[in-house]
Amino acid sequence: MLDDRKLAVLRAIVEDYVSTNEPVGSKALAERHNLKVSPATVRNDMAALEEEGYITQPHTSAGRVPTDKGYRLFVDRLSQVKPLSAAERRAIETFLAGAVDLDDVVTRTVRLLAQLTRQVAVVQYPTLNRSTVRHVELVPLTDRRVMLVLITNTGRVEQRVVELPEAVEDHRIANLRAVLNACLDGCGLSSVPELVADLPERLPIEDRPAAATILSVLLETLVERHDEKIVFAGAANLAGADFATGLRDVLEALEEHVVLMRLLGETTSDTPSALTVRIGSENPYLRGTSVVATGYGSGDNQLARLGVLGPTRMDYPVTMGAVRAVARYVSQILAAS
Amino acid sequence: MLDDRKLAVLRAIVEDYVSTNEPVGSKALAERHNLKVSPATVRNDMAALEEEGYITQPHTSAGRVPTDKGYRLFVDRLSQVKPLSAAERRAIETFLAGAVDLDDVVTRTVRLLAQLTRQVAVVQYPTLNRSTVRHVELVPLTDRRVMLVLITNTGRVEQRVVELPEAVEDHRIANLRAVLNACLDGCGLSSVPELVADLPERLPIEDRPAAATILSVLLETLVERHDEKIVFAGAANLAGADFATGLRDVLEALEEHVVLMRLLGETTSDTPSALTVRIGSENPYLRGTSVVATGYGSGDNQLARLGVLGPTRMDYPVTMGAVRAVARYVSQILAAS
DNA sequence: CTTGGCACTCGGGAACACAGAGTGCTAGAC
DNA sequence: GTCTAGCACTCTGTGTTCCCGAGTGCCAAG
Repeated sequence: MLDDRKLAVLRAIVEDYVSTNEPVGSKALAERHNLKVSPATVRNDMAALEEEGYITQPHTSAGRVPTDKGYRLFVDRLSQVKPLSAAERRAIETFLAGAVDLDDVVTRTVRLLAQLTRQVAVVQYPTLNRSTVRHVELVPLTDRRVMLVLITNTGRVEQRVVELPEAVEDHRIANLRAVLNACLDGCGLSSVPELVADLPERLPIEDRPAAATILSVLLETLVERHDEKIVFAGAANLAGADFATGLRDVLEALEEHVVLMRLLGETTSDTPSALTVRIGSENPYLRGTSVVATGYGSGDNQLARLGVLGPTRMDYPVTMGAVRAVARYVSQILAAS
Repeated sequence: MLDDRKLAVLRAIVEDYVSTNEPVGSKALAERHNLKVSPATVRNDMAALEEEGYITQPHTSAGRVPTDKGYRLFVDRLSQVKPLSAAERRAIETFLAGAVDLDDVVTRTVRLLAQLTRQVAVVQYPTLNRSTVRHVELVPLTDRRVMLVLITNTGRVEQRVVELPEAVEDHRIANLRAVLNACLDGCGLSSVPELVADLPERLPIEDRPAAATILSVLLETLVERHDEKIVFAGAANLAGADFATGLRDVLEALEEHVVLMRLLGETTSDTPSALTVRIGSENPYLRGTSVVATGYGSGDNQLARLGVLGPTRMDYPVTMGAVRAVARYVSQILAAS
């Protein structure tokens, strides 16, 4: 059905269209890529490709433009991920190495990725899922309020102010803190709920109401912050591109964390570091855009996802190379800290 | 020079232009606002206003459009800040009241303001300047690394991992923590540097290298985070409007914290809660946009600034009302917590 | 000072022609 | 059977012209 030459034609169409942003015609194509055949032959192949739905023409007698299906074939079979230049790799390394804490790592990563790809970059904070508790701190504020601070091994810090149902003396808070840390230190966050389930019962009865309140806030924090936090950068790169769905929708999606999460997608458990490419209508919500994403994280724990979002007409090989490289470097950084 | 009627004409021009986004002509103006005079008279007044530089015409024989100078006069003398409706006030109150921590307060505030004004909202985090230390926590990670956590009375938490020059036993860390807290608890952040200046000398000599390292990181944190953190929301509202300077520049400015800070401006120390309006060319950097901002914060401490950024053609009375109201409510919330 | 009248200007839309790029098709060459 | 060359056809985009109408500035009269 599709012989090698037809595939070569499709590849050429995608490449030309991506670089020029204009429908590509048979003549220009035969010239620019030395296909060794005449424009007429290319036209025949194009007709076949259009028949199969890989390309389309905006109007009769204009050049051809790849369809989502065409891009899909290109990404799957016709292109190779393009590695970064040595200079780019060095730049990544030095830029990321300067980060001082987790917030900084994430901020730098997202900016870096935006700059590298000239698209909108999106980075999800490492989820608490596979993190472990490093320390729980209770700071008495007044006799009826304490600040709960949870520190994880990924360097993440969550804090909440807890209103107690009754006044509690400081030394009892200190005791509770000691019990909590003894119980939770080093444990995975996902196992926290069961670990603390019977904890109130092991306390003196007068401490139980306060403990229950604090624990409920703690559990709430774990659930809420589960995988909600996500940041983006490079919105300015949207200014040039034109989206099928309109710029406004894209900007709105970027500020809706829920939508953004769905776009980044789930990390498939079997091959967590694989690149995910969703093209145009394959995306939920924003069907005029493409998303290139991957999981990242330290060691074999895939903790979160990052990627870029751009117009369907995107340089996939370069984008995929940048996403993959950044994911690797940031994973290294996280593993080292 | 400018009698009452001319001012009324200017006001009418601004109002009409803001609502219709089309140059406003003498005839329509005389009809819509019952000025009791004929279009010809209005034309004479317009000629005078144009002579003075308050309005201009895009091309010969089109209607008139306010200049930056015209908007300035309108804001200063011809308009009144428009208070919010009762429903809006209730919505603000309930929305902000649900915030669980400082991050949440800021996030909710910026979103709220963006939604209310249909512009881009910008909120600076309360600076550490006038905050006080609530608690300093040192968590040993390994024998050569500790996590430094600084908690302020505004609910803000800063954390850093500190690499120690030599291995230090846990009980020494605990001792150092106790000393630090005894020294700093309740003190203003700005007084921290002098308070800790002689601290190493009061410690056993073997603890001094570690203490010095930790203190230098602590001081660094105070300086770096001084007033850097700033967030925005509502970029989608830019999609419709057109900017003299181009959408791209605006989006870029939003991601440059330094530029954003400059746009929000300084809180003038004498009247900190006054509304600042910068119109078009009055702005540094982004001269095609207007910024309405004000200081906010708890009590008489003006801690930070918030505001909105939009096209010069903006409904100033409504925007100013929303900014002022949100600043008041968020100040209340902060004071209460 | 205000008003009505009037000539003038200019932008924007409609109608139109046209060049150019691209196509599909068919007949001939390898 | 596959590729190529030629040719007629179909579009879009652009430039031109024309005209309408909104809006103006100016002037003379109330």
